[in-house]
Amino acid sequence: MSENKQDTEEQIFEAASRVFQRKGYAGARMQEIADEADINKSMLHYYYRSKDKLFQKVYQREVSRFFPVIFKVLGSERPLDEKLEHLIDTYYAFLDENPRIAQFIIHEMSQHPERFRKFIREKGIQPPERFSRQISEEIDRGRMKKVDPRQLLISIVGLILFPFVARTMVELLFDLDEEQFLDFLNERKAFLVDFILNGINYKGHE
Amino acid sequence: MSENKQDTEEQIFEAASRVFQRKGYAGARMQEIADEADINKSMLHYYYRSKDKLFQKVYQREVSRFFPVIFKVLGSERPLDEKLEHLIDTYYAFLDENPRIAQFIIHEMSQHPERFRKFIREKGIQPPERFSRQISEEIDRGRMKKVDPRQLLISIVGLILFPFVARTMVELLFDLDEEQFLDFLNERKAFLVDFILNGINYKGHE
DNA sequence: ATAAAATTCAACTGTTTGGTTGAAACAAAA
DNA sequence: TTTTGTTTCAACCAAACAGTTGAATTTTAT
Repeated sequence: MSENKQDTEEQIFEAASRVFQRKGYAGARMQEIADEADINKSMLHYYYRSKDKLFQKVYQREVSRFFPVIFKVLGSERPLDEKLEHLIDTYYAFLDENPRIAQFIIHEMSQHPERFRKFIREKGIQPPERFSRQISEEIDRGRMKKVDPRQLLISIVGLILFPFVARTMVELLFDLDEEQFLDFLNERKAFLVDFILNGINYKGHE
Repeated sequence: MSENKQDTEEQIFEAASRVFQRKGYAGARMQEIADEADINKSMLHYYYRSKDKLFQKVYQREVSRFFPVIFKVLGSERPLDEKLEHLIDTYYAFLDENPRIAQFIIHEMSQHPERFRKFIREKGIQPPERFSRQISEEIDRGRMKKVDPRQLLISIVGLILFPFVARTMVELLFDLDEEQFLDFLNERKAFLVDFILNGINYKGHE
């Protein structure tokens, strides 16, 4: 009962998380998860009753990890340029550790929009109002162009996520090996801060 | 033999294309394809010998449609601002007709990178050199900021594709129905031209 | 008219896969 | 010690699924 139980249960969960993120729900096999966890397949059903239940727990956890990372930073009190830099650093660090999470969520989200809707409602996940307010303020004070905060939010998130989501495409089109791809990502951080702040004509607050 | 043959074969192909794009390879069912094509399942194997062969033909066609749309425009002779506007118009029109193609390609590409590599080599698909040259020229003439053309290319493509790839996310986070989402996309066209040209500090050529 | 190809359909096969079972070994708590 | 929970394993079952077959019907070419 004691520690072995938690260990095994967690071991299964983490293995399932990796396999589901690699293959998606339809492509994942219970046997592959068992192999990845280095346990017998019976244990999967012993702890989680079905593939679907196991998947939902994994999915729910990943969704709850994915969005707060963005929204917490965007909802903070910092000035826009600092906030952007902080977001890019934080999100890149997170995505380096979880390189498949974005693609996983995007794919499963579009397979089962109702489930996604349910989860974000339950968890109360939503873009921070403070971000929109901040954008409006900056516009009013003449510190940046007039833009729709939603367009800006989607652009920022898209610019950050896209290389992770379309990694294979980037690697093959530019003929990059893994190391060169990581260099590309690192260079991208500075590029993005500059590109986005210029894009909205941000003037800071001297 | 004549026209019925081609009709049915094409009917199967188009149905398969839709189902594979909706569900992905692993999630697609041969029966669902047959139903969608409104023919008997036997016909699938009569024309295409296996699920895998049918999929590969669909995949190959979609890949050959997807990339040239971007690369042809980017490789044209126009000035940068016109080119960008033209790209956004062209690509949005294409994506309106094929709303799932980006996600489909991205997902299957990362499931089988070798296959993707093989296809783009055979088809000779690669980002147009003329685009890189043009960027270098514009930088040399002081018409824009110094940027890595690759970073710019990925940014442009990412900004365009992301709302399609993550459509469910956009709709649910901003609470948009289908019509409102289409409005969002339409507003995005003007936003993007402006955002990108500002992002690289483009000064035109008066 | 005749032959050849296209199409339909139901029924079938073989494989993959999710899920179950039961017995045996082990560990830990009571 | 007794009891309860954990773990392993091989074998198994039932459902889903890809793929096949063969006979009957229709369409098209010659």
